[in-house]
Amino acid sequence: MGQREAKTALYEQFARMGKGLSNPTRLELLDLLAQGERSVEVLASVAGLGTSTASLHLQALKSAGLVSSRREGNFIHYRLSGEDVGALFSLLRKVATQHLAEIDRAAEKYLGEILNVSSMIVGQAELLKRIKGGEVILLDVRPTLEYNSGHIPGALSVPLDNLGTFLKTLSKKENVVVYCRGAYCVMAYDAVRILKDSGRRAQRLQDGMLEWRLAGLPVEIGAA
Amino acid sequence: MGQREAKTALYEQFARMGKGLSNPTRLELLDLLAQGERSVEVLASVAGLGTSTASLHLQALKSAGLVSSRREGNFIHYRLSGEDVGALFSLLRKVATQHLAEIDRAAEKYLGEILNVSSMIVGQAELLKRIKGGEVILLDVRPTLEYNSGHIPGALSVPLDNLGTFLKTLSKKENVVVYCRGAYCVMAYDAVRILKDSGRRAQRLQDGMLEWRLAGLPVEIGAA
DNA sequence: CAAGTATTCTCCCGATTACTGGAATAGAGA
DNA sequence: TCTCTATTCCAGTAATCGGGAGAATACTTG
Repeated sequence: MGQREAKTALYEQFARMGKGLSNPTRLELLDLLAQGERSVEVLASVAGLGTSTASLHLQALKSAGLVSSRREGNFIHYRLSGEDVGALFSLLRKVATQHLAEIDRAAEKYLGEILNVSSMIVGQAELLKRIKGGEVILLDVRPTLEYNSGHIPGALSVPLDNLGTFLKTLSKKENVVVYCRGAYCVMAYDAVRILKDSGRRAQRLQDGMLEWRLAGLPVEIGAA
Repeated sequence: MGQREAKTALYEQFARMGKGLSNPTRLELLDLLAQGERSVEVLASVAGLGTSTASLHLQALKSAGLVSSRREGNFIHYRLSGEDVGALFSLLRKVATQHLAEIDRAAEKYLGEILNVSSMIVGQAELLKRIKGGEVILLDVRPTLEYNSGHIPGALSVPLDNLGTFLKTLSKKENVVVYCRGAYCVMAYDAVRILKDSGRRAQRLQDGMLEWRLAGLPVEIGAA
């Protein structure tokens, strides 16, 4: 094989993975899968897709090497192919936030404001210490299923829908820190807004579960 | 703005960057730009493209936030938007090599054999010491222009085309290590083959200039 | 073991978007 | 004005997207 063809073939392979990352719906699916294994049906309903559409995108992701699947009875469970896929996804979002905001006003509107929302930037060891010491309450606002498949030690599971109820039992004096799927998960932003509207001191954890896990930090599994 | 729309808008922004990485031609251009600034004309000729095609792809990369441009007289020079873009590109190739080879025979043919070519895997500090001590000769087989814009300290510039001539002045007893643009640059493979055919002991440096620079290792600039 | 159910995949379509190469155009400098 | 570089315009071709209907698969039940 000539040098030219070998080179082209290589770039084509790499582009296959790029194609997997080139569609917003597929990125949303990846975001969900970064929280753990899911069946096609669940993914479709959470992302608001038809099953055939979800199935198609999942197959696209699979042939891009980004996800793998496993059959269990009627269900087919998809999951990320590896930790490195999560790392790639995370880096893509970080680089996009960095550089797209610079060149495009519309992008700045979405990406830029994320960077400007007050967020908890203390070190992770320090955070764990403060939770233990009762100085802050850490809320995981993801769905219960995702909380159970892995959360930050000491975090309380309060899905966004239950936040209103939870507020009634929460002293106004508590320092609250909220996190969800990843650095760009909008649920934490909503939660912080709701908490602040109710007069609490609330902050968003700068990163989410994805980045926490990628950093190799301790993860607690199962219900509280 | 509703939660759903905000989420969609975010994924759309991230997908813009994914689109930049979804085409083999664009990846080749990124690979070239990772070695330094280049004009449209040079990029087109090296990648074997028409200028209009190259221009179009470069604009796609620009609107994806991956590259920036600068005018100098008649020429417009493109460059990566930042170090992190190089890191993203590098990680994409690493993850693709890892996972695509597993699912596809055709991909394995190209990606898998790369992993199996004998390569120098000593630590970088150790490599620099051996070069200084004269135990190995390190060859940079990229075009002279790229060598001048940054190379590993102690490396000799021997563009692939000049390798035949260089061989005549090279003792058969030397240990030779070769590198080029990045871990997947085919020039180093060709060079190792040529060296071995001539009876030398030759290895490929596992990574190339891109990864070396990303690792924050010392870089020498200018002609030897 | 046959029928029924649930889940996912395949195949079809129309609409949209992406890619390429050639020709015309814009912009900078001599 | 003339030259050189890069961009834009404009085909034609190819690929992708999203949705719906039916097929395929594997459990479950009688």
